[in-house]
Amino acid sequence: MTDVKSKRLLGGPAFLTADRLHSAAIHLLRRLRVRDRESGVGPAQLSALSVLVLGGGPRSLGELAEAEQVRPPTMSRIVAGLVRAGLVRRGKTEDGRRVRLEATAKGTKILQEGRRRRVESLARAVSVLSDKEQQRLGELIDLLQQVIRNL
Amino acid sequence: MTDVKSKRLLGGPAFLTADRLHSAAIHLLRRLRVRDRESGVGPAQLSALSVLVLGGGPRSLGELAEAEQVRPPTMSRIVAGLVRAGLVRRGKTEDGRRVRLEATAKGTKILQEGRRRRVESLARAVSVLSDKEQQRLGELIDLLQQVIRNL
DNA sequence: GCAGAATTGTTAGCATAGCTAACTAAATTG
DNA sequence: CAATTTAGTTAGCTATGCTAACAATTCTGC
Repeated sequence: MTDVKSKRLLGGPAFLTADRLHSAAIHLLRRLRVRDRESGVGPAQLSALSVLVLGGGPRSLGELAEAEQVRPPTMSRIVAGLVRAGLVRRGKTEDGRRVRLEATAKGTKILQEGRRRRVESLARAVSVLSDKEQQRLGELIDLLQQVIRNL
Repeated sequence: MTDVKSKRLLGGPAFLTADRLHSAAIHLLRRLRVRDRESGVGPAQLSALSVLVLGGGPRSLGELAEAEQVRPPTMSRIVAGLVRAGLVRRGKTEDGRRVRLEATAKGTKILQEGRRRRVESLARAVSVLSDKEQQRLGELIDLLQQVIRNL
């Protein structure tokens, strides 16, 4: 039994850490989902909008779909909802097939308000921690981002 | 301007940390969702099933709904799907209004396999980190759990 | 003990979000 | 310039969320 790779993974420390992390992420988002609903914009729309507002400028639909890890038809409908709500504007590009998607002023405002609300609850929970713990938490997130890149 | 509490929260370090954490959690779960699909069981069903399997025994529908932060009609349909798939069994209780929901052997097996698959990818990503980093990650997840309790 | 209130769950109907398959339109290539 | 490739949309399925309205059961007050 020298199957170290798979065997160690299953019951090993990395597996246990992964399991706890997975569970924590689920519970975290489940709580924050409640605040999400106040914006009147669905979570997928809000997330796509955030790419346009915070991700540095306009994107094509395909780029948005990839950023959101979603298939083009799914993103097509998400964008349709955002356009219908007046949060995103479609524009033309040199390439007639591609669409240029850009947040409107209203979209930017709604996103920032929604983002503030969502993160507010979490920030309150974070600010209960001591300064030192908050700093350590910040470091955790660096590690977390590294893990996500490896995913 | 001595409104330290709310003003500091908005642009302050806790807010930034919360924002990064929120974003990281979203992206983490978005990646893992891909593995989830292999089980053929939807995410809400899988999550509800996990409460029955890992949460220590049978529950009523209302208890399940509360545990999953979902309204009773939603849980009613999730459970209907689980029963249809043979993963959960309904039983009677002394109180004729309540239902006793219990995972079947098949449900337990499916959940554990699904859980293994989901966490496997994450564990692989975690195991790329050095031993020291992994240890720190584990410690910092404790912090994360603390934050979630404060939510 | 029985009428009315409260509790538990389901059904119906609506919206969002995910997918694949099949289509249209535009650009690229041979 | 015909064939292929690329970008997006449309159609149709499933799953998940909600509220409103309903049914069944239990509890309460008299």
